[in-house]
Amino acid sequence: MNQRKILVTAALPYANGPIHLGHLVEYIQTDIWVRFQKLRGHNCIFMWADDTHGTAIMIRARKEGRSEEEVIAEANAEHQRDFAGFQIQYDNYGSTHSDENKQLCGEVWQSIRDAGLVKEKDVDQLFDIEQGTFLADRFVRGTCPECNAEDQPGDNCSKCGTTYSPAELINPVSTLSGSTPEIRTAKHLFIELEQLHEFLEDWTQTGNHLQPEVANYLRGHFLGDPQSAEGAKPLRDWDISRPAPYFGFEIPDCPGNYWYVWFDAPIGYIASTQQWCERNGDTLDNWWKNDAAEIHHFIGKDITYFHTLFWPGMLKSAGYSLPTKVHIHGFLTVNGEKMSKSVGTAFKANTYLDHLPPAALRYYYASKLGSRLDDIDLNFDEFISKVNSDLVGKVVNLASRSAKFVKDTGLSTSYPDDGGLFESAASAGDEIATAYENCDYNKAMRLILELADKANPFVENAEPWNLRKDPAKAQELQDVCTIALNLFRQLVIYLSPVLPDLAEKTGELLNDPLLRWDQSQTPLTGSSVAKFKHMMKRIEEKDVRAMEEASKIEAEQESALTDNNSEQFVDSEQPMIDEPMTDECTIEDFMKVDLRVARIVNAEHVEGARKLLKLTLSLGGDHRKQVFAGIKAAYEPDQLVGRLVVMVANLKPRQMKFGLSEGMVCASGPGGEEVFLLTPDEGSKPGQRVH
RNA sequence: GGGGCUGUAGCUCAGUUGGUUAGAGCAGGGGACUCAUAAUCCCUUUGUCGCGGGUUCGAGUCCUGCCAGCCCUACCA
Repeated sequence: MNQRKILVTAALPYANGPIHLGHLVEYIQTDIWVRFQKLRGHNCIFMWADDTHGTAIMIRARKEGRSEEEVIAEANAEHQRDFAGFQIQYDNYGSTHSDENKQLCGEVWQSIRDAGLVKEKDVDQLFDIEQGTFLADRFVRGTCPECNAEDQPGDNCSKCGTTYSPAELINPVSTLSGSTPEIRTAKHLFIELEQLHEFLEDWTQTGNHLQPEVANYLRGHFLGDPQSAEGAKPLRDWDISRPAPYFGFEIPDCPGNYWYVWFDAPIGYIASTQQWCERNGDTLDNWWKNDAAEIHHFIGKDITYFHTLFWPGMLKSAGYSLPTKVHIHGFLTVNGEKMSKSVGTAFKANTYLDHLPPAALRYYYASKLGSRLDDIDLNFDEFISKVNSDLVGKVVNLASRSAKFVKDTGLSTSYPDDGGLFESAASAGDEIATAYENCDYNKAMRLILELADKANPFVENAEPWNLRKDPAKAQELQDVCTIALNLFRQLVIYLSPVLPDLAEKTGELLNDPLLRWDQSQTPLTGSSVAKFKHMMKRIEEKDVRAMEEASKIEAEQESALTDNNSEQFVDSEQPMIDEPMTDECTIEDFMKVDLRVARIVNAEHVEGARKLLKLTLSLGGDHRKQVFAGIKAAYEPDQLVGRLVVMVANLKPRQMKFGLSEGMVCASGPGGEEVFLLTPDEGSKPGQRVH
């Protein structure tokens, strides 16, 4: 077999947050593919890194009062800890905030400049004056200019679906500071992608670099179809720079401006390779400028655009190899629903590992992943039954039901007649390998489990538990177990990209490490057999529930911390229970009550009164009202003077112990310290009636 | 609004270039076994292949319209 040179990447985890089970779909998918290639004997390296630049990191560092470097160093350590926990093996883990990356970005940039692809344009963008920074769309909210829905995101309206620029929002508010941003004009650099149109049309539509639906998507949405009546659509210019302040690399020939994070992030793939090369005495050109080396990217469908248009364009301009293939996967849903941080279904890697084994998730994902972009669903009932039934019940069961019978004798010295079972399973290897190669892991798992379904009946019919009762049948017993253990070993080799842990334990059991795919083609004989130990635990429902519970609690704690402007309004029902709705009234009834805006012009304690404050309210001009209000426990007189309130102005005056009260001040709350005065919005004037 | 993908048994999905009575696993029902982590083995029930048209000797498969779901719609990670 020809040894291939294969460089693999997964999307770079963003250094602003923990890894959750959604991310792991991709990382496990990638790891399985890399392990598979290595098992097949290919020269495969997995180059990975943290994505560290951009506004989000900058803002977070500011909020936490520390440097960006500290934030990303912490994230890096956490990420690598989680990956180790899930047995994800990479050959280098770098950072986009590295010297190598800065250097490479400069080189790529220069070649794009030289190719005449860069131009300057002025861009109007909202600027947060308090924070001193330009605002990306997602940091702005405001009223939709189309339908007037309030509190909408900066790029499109969730009510009417209109898309707009944040500068068009009515009453825009910065979510960073709560202040009102202003529009400022700044110079931005753009890459004229359209100049590469023909190249991108060709690269995306031919050569099998992309899944067919992705190629269609790009043509339908961005490139247009040169053969169709509409013809090709021009590609828009790509805004590649951000003015200071920005956490990233400053553009050498454009001081005060930084590369947009999506420029330097994919170059991080190359920078990570650079680090690996330096450590291993290899050269970058050997991998990135070599037709004999394959380059495979694994990404989620959300970042398709960047990896299939910008990235090939950048590589092409800079003279690097183009991706052999971009493997794109769908998202993870949990019990059929979109993952949600607030509901607690965005399970963190760490939380999962506190309660459940990594192998279970690796297998479950493998059994669901196909080569297409469909979302996959994590359903815990299915998860439990699949892992237990397939892995423990069928696969591991083969070893646990036969190994102990040959603990003292070891495997037979020659492989007995098994009716062709081993041979047919060996020849299924090619089809399984093809499925792995094509990322059809669900097909691979199905094929492997079919083999397990043939192996168990063999043991059933051979009845080793009866053979061992008759000393005369010792050889037959050894032969049966030799067959069972070889079929088991074969399955484990096929499964080893998914279940490296099981492969290792099987190697120990049979005294023969499993390192190469072709070990599945030859039976193992004469080997000693170690004492059988549990290789995999059944998943128990209580552990899953405990994990779900833990995640829910984490989510609640987090939302308690950051819940200032969240979209969910979950209010207690208690007030309505305490004071149920009164009987219906007519508008005439309501109009009898003359509510007025009033200004508190004086407030003082009343000697001898436990609850009351004496307020003097102005309704404008000379109109003054004296009111005794039961708000002493909640307000200090000083705080009240000058503020506007709502009062019942035509209430029949009432003689109280301390004087005449000529109205009421409106407030809510049960009383005592919990009294809350109503405040009219800014702009209202004393004397105005409330309708 | 535009676009992409999906819709096959209760659940998760296979169904190759259109070709006999549409398949698997799980779940359900019945039985067997007891070596094995209440694991295993045998037998077994279930389908207007989203809906309506069309092409064809023949359509789950091709074309078309509709319905439903998911996703994308670029300066968002």
